[in-house]
Amino acid sequence: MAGGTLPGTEADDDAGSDRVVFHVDMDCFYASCERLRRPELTGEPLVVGMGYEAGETIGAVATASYEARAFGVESAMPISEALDLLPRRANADPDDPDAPDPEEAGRYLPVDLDYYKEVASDVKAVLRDCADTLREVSVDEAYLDVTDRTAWDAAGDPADPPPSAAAGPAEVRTLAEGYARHVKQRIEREAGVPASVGVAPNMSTAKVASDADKPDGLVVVTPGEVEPFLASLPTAEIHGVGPVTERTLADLGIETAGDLAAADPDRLGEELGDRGRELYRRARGEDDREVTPTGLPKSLSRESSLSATADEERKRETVRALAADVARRARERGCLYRTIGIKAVEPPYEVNTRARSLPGPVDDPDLVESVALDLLDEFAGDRVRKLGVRVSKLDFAESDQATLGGFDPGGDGGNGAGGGSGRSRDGDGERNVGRNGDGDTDLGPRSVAADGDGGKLTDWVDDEPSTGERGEGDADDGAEPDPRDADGQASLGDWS
DNA sequence: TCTGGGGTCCTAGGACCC
DNA sequence: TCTGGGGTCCTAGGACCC
Repeated sequence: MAGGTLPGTEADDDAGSDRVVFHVDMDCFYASCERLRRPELTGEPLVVGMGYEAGETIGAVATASYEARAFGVESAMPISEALDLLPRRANADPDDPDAPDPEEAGRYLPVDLDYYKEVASDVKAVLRDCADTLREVSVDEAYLDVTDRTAWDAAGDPADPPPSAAAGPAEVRTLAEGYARHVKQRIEREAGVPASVGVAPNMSTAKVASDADKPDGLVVVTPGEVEPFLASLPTAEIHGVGPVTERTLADLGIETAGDLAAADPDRLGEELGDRGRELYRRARGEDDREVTPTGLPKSLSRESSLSATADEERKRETVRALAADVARRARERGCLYRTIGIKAVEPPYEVNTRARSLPGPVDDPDLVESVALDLLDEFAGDRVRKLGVRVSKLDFAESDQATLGGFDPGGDGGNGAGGGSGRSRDGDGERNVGRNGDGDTDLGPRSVAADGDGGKLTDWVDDEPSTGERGEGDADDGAEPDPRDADGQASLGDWS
């Protein structure tokens, strides 16, 4: 649909355009949470740092309050740099002539994710109550489909609703706007933290809208306004356009969403593949993705930075700890995994990943460790600045199945060969097959092997099984944090 | 400032099978 | 022996997001 579609006709042509989607985005969520429990921090520059501990200078900015942003502090910025811009208030000793001016200093706090999750659960309770469908994107962000709860009709005289609110120039108030205001107020009242809300006929536009007037924003883009609303925005505002794509587009002379919407989609396809075509559609306000509930995770990982080291024991010790943690989390969540991988980042920032798939899904911490260490061997002698461990090809089937299907009926006492603590769903090939959802439909040699006798899991592992995981790239990338966002939302769990 | 940690999805190329 | 096209599944890396 091109820009000038008429309200009445468009809805008839395209059922999707009648949807009402909210994107709810918490403002400076971590900072807001800290202020919720420490109201005296309100109004002060506040920086919440991850990997940061009180008094330290390491770590990165997870969230900076707007007061701190006024000093130039941004998300993803190293704490050390933030401290240059905004000294720690504790250092503002009035008796010390060299100490910073208390008026020019801020508070620094470490991330307390558990607490933020508690607050987030209050927010989510409100959202669940207000939405037909809720998709939680992260701890501080969600999409709501509220089509059945509200409408694009103009608010006001219910006896005489105009055919569509999209008809009017921006000033027509819609029922959707009123409902969004209600949701926003409930969040504030019931969770105690502020949110920005974007309202639009689809997800990608709602996402942009929630960002358009932060903090405490409410931006409504009616079906007829979508393309003009997007047109003037820089391409980077479009969800899915990062620094690399932004540059590629700029090289094509495409600077704004309007440029993108007017570009040749075939050309975009040539340059950027399917993503190019998808971005073209988003720039035109065409996005028919349904709001679907958040699914189960596809991978679990843990990583940590080290000061660059080639010390083998240090590396191995780190990997052991990461492996144990990942395995523990997997078990807590009741999931098995079929692929185990590591990440090794070499200075300056070369990201390497290695992964190995098992014949069948397991829950076996010792195996995670041994495979991870084995994969690490490839980097023996190399200096690394960061290490990570990851499990993927997750399988969330009921754990009783895992136990029942365990591969040691009457065997070695409930344990897999990997080291005793494992469970595997592999004892029963039929279960294993076709369960991984990815078209794994044959009973290949690996499954046969897996069935044979449960105690031999590690046998294939050491054999470098030829099976593997499909389509699971490594998560991370070397992309630098992205500071260009005015909102300071480069990365990290929070931004806004 | 040397770049934090958790994810998702996509693509390229190779092995292997029919 | 070569040709060869289609398909699956794998690993590794890249881009992006919060």
